[in-house]
Amino acid sequence: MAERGRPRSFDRQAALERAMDVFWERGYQAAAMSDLTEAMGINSPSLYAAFGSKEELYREAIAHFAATESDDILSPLQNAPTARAAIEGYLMASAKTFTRPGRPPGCMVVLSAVNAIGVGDETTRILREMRAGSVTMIEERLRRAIAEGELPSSLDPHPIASYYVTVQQGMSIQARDGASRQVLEMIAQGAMAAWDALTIPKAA
Amino acid sequence: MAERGRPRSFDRQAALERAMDVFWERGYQAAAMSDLTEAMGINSPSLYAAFGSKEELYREAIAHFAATESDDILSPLQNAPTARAAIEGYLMASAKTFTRPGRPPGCMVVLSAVNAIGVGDETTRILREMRAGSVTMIEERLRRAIAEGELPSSLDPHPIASYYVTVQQGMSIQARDGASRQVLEMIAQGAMAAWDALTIPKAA
DNA sequence: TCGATTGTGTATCGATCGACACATAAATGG
DNA sequence: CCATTTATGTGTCGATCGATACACAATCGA
Repeated sequence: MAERGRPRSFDRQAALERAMDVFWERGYQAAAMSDLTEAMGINSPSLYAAFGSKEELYREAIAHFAATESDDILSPLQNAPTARAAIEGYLMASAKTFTRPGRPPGCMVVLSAVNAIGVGDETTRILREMRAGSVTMIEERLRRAIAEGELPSSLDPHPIASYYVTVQQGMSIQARDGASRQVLEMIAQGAMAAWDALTIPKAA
Repeated sequence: MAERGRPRSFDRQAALERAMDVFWERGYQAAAMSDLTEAMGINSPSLYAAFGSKEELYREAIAHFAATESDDILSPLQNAPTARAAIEGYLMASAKTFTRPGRPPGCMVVLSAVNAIGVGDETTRILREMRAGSVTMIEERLRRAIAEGELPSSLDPHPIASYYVTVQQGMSIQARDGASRQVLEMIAQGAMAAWDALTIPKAA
């Protein structure tokens, strides 16, 4: 059962995290192989032996991002007691994680391949599905709230979910422009100001 | 007064517009000189003679963008009769211009240099000022509304302006992911749902 | 100990990047 | 006409891109 051949001399997971930081900060295209190998502390052939190619490394990096950073943002959607608290928690957690000291500002899934040039079609599809997945998760939380009687059954969850995800994606841009956690939290509160108007059935 | 030397054989303004399209669609880095010269219908030395460098061409392109596309978005802020109509018009105009057929989706100022790598510091500063300029313009419109008695004087314009600009920047991301004008308009309406809660002084 | 297998470091590949040298073409003023 | 000035097209520059060839090192099973 033991591994054959010469053992790898570096920590694959640690190297992946360093690569994630580079992709996160610079974006896919601007992250040169030399940037990656320098940050990972390995030579180019070791990178290719362990990860296959720059694009495969990038895919592993966004998967690792989703499993760590992204999870912090989405967990309020599952755990908060009400739909309103869930979405507020989602935005407030975004404000926090988008401005973590020592980490690139904003969301890697949103910012690291905006123009989708140079990255393969399959990777582009994965990124789009991850972004669309946030909308789906919020929709489901809203549907649950409808089923539980918190929100009226006449509500259409989709536009509400799209709206809040749009705000959250805009917060990534703001974070890149230097917005602090406090500023992002103010923006999140601004977005939550729409809650009652969006969820209480109109007389019209 | 006539021009000396051999006259330029191409329309400089038309070439600039083609270059703008390339930068807008692909982003600054991914726009290769070969992409630009092909779209502009000229050879590399002609580009350098007329525009100086890739980055100077890019600066002219974003200036041209601001003078045309961007103006369509910001004009409601000046012309609408009320602050609410101004901001609603700003978002609705964004929904329209972000999905114009035959043009790249979303806003060039927001999308074409997200990671700000490879582009010079001065150009980065210009882009950030353009983005921040939207916040300032909305703030001023809100202040005008306060002065005119439309909005209460206790209102703080800055967080409201930041909030709406954040929504608009998120709409650029949504447009890049294929959102239609109708979807973006729904999102804009979602953002406007916060208006009363943001502008009517709270009892608290 | 030895063949098989796998990882590492050096050095470099062809392709492409942004930018330009140079000779020529096309306009001007005199 | 000619000297000057500016633009164009061909060709190519050094640098860097992502990706490997190759020889050697380090582990395995037998």
